[in-house]
Amino acid sequence: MAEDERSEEQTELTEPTQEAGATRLVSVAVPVALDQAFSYAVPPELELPPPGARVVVPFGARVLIGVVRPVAAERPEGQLRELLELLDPPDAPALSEDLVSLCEWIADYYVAPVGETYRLALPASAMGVDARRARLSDVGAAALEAASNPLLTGARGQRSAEVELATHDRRVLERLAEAGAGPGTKGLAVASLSKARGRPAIPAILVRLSKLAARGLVEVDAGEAESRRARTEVHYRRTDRLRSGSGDEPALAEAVGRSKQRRALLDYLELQAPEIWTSISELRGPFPRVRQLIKPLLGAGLVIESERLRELDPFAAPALEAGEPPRLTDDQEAALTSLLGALEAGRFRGSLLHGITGSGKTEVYLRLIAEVRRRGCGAIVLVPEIALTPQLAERFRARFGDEVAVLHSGLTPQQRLDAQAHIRAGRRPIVIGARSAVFAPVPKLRVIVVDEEHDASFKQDDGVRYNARDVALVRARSLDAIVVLGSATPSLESWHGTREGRLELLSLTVRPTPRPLPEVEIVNLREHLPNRETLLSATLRTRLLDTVAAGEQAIVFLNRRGYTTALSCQTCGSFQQCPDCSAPSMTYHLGRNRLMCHLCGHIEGAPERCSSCGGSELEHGAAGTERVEVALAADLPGVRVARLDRDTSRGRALVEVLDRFRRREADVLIGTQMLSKGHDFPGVTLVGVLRADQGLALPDFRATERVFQLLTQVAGRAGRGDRPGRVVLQTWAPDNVAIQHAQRHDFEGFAELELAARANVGHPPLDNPPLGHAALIRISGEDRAQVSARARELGALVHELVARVRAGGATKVGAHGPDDSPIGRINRRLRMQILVRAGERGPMRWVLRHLRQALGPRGRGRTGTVARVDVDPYSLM
DNA sequence: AGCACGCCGACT
DNA sequence: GTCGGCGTGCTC
Repeated sequence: MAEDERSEEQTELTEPTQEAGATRLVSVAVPVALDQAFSYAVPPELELPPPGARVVVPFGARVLIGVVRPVAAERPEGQLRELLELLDPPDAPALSEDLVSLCEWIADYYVAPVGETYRLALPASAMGVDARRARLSDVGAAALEAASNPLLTGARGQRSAEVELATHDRRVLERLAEAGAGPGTKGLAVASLSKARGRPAIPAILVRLSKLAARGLVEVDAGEAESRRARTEVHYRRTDRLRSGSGDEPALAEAVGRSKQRRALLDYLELQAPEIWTSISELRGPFPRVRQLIKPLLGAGLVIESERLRELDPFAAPALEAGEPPRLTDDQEAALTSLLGALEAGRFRGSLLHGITGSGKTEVYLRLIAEVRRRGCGAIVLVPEIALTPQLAERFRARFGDEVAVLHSGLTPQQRLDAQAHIRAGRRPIVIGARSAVFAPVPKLRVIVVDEEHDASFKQDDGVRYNARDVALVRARSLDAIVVLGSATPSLESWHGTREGRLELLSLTVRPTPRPLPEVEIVNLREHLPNRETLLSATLRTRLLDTVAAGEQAIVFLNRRGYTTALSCQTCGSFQQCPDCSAPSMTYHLGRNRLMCHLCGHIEGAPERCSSCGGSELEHGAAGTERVEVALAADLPGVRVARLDRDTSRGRALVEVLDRFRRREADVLIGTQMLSKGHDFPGVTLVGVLRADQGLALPDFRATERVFQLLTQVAGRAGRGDRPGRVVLQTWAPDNVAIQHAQRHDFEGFAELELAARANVGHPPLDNPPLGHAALIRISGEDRAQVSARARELGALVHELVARVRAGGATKVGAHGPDDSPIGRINRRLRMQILVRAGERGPMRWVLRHLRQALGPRGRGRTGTVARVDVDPYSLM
């Protein structure tokens, strides 16, 4: 990726300046998937909100929460509507300047609607669905009464009669009254008001409600963003007045009174460090009646109170004992020195920390971040899947304690909002999380670490298709912060970046605890046929038995879930196929006796007979983890086998399987690539890969790279304890470069060969990433004729645009397609694609910009087809 | 993407 | 006679 080129293309950001006296306009990003700008007028009674501030806007018949953009607003051709409310104080917008420009950059670079990109940067509940509550005001209640009872006389009736109610307005008030949302009540959720069960819909109810609120007939509370704000509670702090032990003891005794409890409470607070606020919930433990006890102390000015953010997860287990940080190896020392120098320089720098498994990359991150903290600044650590690396989070918690916020997928919306507030307030200056943590509002952000930077999960695969690794580089550049990309098997993007001098290369080549790299043995399956049931070659079987006999553990890796792939008919040869997808995506699961489609999730009972000819002999296809588990248990008596894949292990079950294995309650763990990610199993000395060549045949230029990474990562699981490790790679393609170089632990050799293989290939011959740039345009829909017509139409446009840039002198640009996607159908949707490649980013961007206009605001054709652009695609499937 | 409007079948 | 099916079009 050309990180340095990108910054030059940063969108020109203009202040939303307005001529005095003219209507004040702002451009607002609204949370809808519309690739379009929306401008609003700022009514005279509202202050001009700054970029990044959240505003409530009318949008069609809806009311949405949007974010003010840092671009000049254009006057719309149609009607101009006004902002309804400001949700953030003008001096404290929800998004800081750097995040605002990051969102703008993402929208531009990834061809994504701005509304969607802003949504990435805010907790779900801070933007989006409006769940405000409405209630009748006194005036509204009176008006309704008068309207429904025209004969009513008297002062109240007459005053109300002045209020004219349109039919639909009246229905709104009636419905509120029926729901018990009268004056002074909590009110009725606006959403349920518009969707009253079995009642005719009221046209434009949300806008209507806003107008009624403006007339004072109803009250609408400040909105979800306010009602669901981060949780706070009362905190107390001892003042300097009359400290105990001073000469003021008599005066103090008088102020405190005779209550021993009250004196104890005061002493408790006095024991805290001077600047520390103690929460009421902490005090409730020792002093259940703290509220009463503390009143006189507050009155006497001995204690002050303040409403502050409530502590995050108060029941979390205390962090591990920090212990003495390990001594650094020379490599670690050199890497750290280089990073500290970059930090000190205060300029952007990206570094690739290439360290073999077990070489102590994490310790380098920890030391670097310790220095960041010493300077009072903050850091973000991105990891592939937080649920899979609790160990990493624990190491940070052990070193930095409560300064760490862990953002993981298991957080409730409220917890997410709370965490966000703590981060923004600077109370959690270190943030660890998956992809989306790159948007964490860390103040004074100086370092972003992307651990396992080659991992595919940094690329979001739906919605806004951003790559958090690249976004990290862009964000850091705008802040003059530094980025550390860490991996044992760097992406070729990063490797290429170091060769071009855009990234600094830092290598860790030795392990802190001297231990040789595992010996990797290749078993050629052509010569040593594997057992049909267990898929084990004789060699691997012997090694497994030896390992278990020696009281050690083994991991067996097979990148295919389920029992077997689809059942095929022995009579007519046809496969049981998923009705909604193409490709042999159906997998048989023995445990549930079901066929499951791994592409769309379709499930059906396993058939007794072939669905096309009725034949009763159905043959199983290739074996998956489930079948191997069963076969291994039968073949290796006395060996305890456990299995880890998406079917056995979701959420807590995953942790349980891992813990059981770590406690040595199983000897052999069979699993899919979930096994390859950063787990440490001290007892494992043998890793077997049943089909090392699996994945090499995929029609994707990254296939070889992925296999190399996977094999190297899996092999890294062997011998992490004090015992040396051994790896057995079974393969039908023993000469493949990925397998050969994985055997020799030779990343650099692999990278050089693979980069060379990416130069000038395909049709037309062009450089594949990272040497060149690619974008994929995918067209999908349910109707074949329509999908293919749209694909041809867009294909013609793309080819024409490409021809135009070529005519302009950019020769290294080309497009291919439309073709059927390798997976031609998923979930009943047909998929076609056009691949654009370019040697330089500029021409590519020009093509995409013009294509974007042609796609229109929705990417949607008239005919139920959807076209999406995937910039820097990770997978071409 | 929502959401409303609009124009055709089975029901209180 | 209405409730509600989802086709089409709009959202500053």
